[in-house]
Amino acid sequence: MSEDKLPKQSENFSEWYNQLIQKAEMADYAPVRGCMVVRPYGWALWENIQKELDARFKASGHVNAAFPLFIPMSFLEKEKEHVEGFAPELAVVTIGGGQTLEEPLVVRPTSETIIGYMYSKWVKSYRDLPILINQWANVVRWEMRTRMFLRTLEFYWQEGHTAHETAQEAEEETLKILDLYTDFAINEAAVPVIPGIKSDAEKFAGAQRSYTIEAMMLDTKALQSGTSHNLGQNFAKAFDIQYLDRNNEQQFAWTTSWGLSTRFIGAIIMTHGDDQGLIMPPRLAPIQIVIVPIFRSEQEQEVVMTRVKEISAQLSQFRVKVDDRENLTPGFKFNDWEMRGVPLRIEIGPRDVANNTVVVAQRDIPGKAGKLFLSTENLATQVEDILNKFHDRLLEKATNFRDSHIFEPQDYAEFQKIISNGWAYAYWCGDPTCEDAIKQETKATTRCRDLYQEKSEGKCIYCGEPAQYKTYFARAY
RNA sequence: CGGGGUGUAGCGCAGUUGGCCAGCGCACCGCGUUUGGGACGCGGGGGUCGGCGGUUCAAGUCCGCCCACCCCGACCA
Repeated sequence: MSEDKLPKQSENFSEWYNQLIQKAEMADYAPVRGCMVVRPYGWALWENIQKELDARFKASGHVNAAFPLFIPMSFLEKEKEHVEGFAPELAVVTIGGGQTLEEPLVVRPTSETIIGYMYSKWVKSYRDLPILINQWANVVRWEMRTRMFLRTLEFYWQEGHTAHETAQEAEEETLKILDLYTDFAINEAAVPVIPGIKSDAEKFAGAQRSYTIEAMMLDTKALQSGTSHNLGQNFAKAFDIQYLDRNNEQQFAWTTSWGLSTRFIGAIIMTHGDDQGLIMPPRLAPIQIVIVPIFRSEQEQEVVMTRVKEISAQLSQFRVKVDDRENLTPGFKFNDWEMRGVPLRIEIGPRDVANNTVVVAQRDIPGKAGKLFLSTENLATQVEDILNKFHDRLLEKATNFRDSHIFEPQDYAEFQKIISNGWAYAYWCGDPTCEDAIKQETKATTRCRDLYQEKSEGKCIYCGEPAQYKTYFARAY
């Protein structure tokens, strides 16, 4: 609703991001430091993300449940790496109902512990496995530096927690979910992600192996956009999740956990947005089509609005918004909805009514070049096709951007040079010492080793020792 | 938690060496004219000047302390 222009991405990407979120009414700052209010337009996007993911979870045999917000402090302490990883960022409740609590309660930063406790009660036999449960929840992590959607004290996510009979099943589950996330990111959000495995230093606290989908933002920084962890038997041992196997012997279960959060909204914003504002991927867009009626007189208004209603009814399979605000000019509305990233805008004026046509403007192609003049006949079919092509263009554009900013430096000097303007795909020997040195010297961390990479012979970009795999290095959010 | 910065209307800001009634733009409300790429006129509403204390005849302005937020580092989905 503001006339103020956004900063350009190229001038100040960070300000562009912050201001856009406010102006587009995605979220607002809450009175508590580091907390955000997700406004209806932002939440609608999250709901569409939820809908798509939830359908995929259910189709692959998972069910939803809800576990408590409060976790006894002692639970966190049962898994050594887990507590070490999370202790610095816990919010702890020590008083309830005016009384000091006997045992402090942690506001969940993630739910492996309390769910592990429950699973130990529920699992007795190999017949009780697998357990495939997901929950949609909010969690709290007391972060030092926060940013809207990317890192807030409280955020919303889904966390899946599964328990299995064998190590192999757990690994299969972990990879199945990684694949599910990848499919969602690419086919719903048009965010090209790289699925891969995390280094030991970057893996989840308490996990045996962590997998990730990594996305490149338009400032070339990396964003970890979803994670899937194979927890091995770490949590099963900490919480005593045991079952009698087919040979009547006690075994520890194998567990996994995986999550995707409202951070993904940040990924969408920073993957597709431009100087004009947001560009919503059509399959997740809260509003897919906005109709802007144009008229001068009351007589014209009546004729135009009648047609607008007809068109709106024709397009009922899409998420359509009619902008009938009377105090604003069409020009203002055009800019307003472009800033909010609505994929298609349909303009209907007296001329269109007379000709049985509509003007369709496509958000990702600026100016007149993106305008289509369509017959009102079979409009829904035409629009469906246009939205599918829109998705394909977004994906292609984002993929091209990413690929043109991934470099394969031949030596460390080159590595240092390119890392401020892209990712490095380079051999790494696997030694955490090299990883840490690179981080200290360049601020770049290992993002992942892509999943299906073949072994090859090379030299570590840092120490020059033999290395078998290349790893993505980047500065990350 | 270290370094830097900012607090005056919803947002962005001005306010001189302390001085009369705390102002401007945008947004908001009313009326009228407008409306195919960010309209205009007229009229209006909205403030314990971040908080507490001090100096002074007089503090948005000077001094002290505190608080909050933002940016840069260490930590992170």
